[in-house]
Amino acid sequence: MTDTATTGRALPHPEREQIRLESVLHALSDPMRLQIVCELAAKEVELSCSQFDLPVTKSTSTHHFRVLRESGVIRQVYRGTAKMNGLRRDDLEGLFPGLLDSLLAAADRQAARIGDGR
Amino acid sequence: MTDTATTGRALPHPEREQIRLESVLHALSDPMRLQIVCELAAKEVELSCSQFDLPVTKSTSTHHFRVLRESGVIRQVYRGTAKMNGLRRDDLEGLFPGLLDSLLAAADRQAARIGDGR
DNA sequence: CTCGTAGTACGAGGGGTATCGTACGAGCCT
DNA sequence: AGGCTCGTACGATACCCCTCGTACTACGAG
Repeated sequence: MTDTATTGRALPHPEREQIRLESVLHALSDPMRLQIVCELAAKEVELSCSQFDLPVTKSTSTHHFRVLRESGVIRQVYRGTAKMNGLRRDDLEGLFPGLLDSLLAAADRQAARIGDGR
Repeated sequence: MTDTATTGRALPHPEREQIRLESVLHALSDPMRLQIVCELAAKEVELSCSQFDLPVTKSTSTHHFRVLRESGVIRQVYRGTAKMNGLRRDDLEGLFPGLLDSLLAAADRQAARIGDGR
């Protein structure tokens, strides 16, 4: 009915105060999840799970997105059959100022380093 | 012989270029290791393993220090029977500018938040 | 040399996790 | 309604990791 109708039931997210640094770091310590977060940050818009071209099956993909959500890194919302994913920039910035940007920059840097065969 | 004699055999460390962001994040995603790194950063000097008051046995302690070393977060050197630990600030800063400081600040912030019962 | 201290090596136990396959549910489109 | 697509749930498998205990090595002090 509304413009950006979010159908379906809601998904459990940790409150901002419940986000633990260790959990965030653990979530990002997996290459697959780090890549997801990088793409999400680069595109700057919410993306559905299926828009990521991950080299794993759907089940595994679901698993990784859940880890990211439960650690507080991303926010997930149903829109029709699609599940939209967005970075929790504000919450992370409020809790750990500058951390997300440093992490994204570090990931980009490493990707460039590897990409150039260095 | 030299002034700060480092006796014993050398320990394997990853070269700067071999340090992987994922490994660093994984190393720091353990509360015990994060605490170690925080203390190391706060003291600003090399510390022997036994100077940390960790709530685990010696074996476990050894394990955590090794993970930190092998991921490139710390540098370890024998000095007599003691093993001195130092943060690899320069290498990490060269690879991932600003990341270490953001991480340490985040850890401090979270510790303060928890310490104040918030 | 003997003893004590610092740390290691190795193996075991217990829990977590990354992956998959298959079967299922929830919305859209015709 | 029927079918399609997106994502979930569940179990299985294999691996990794935190922890410990015990036995061991390396170095320094007396």
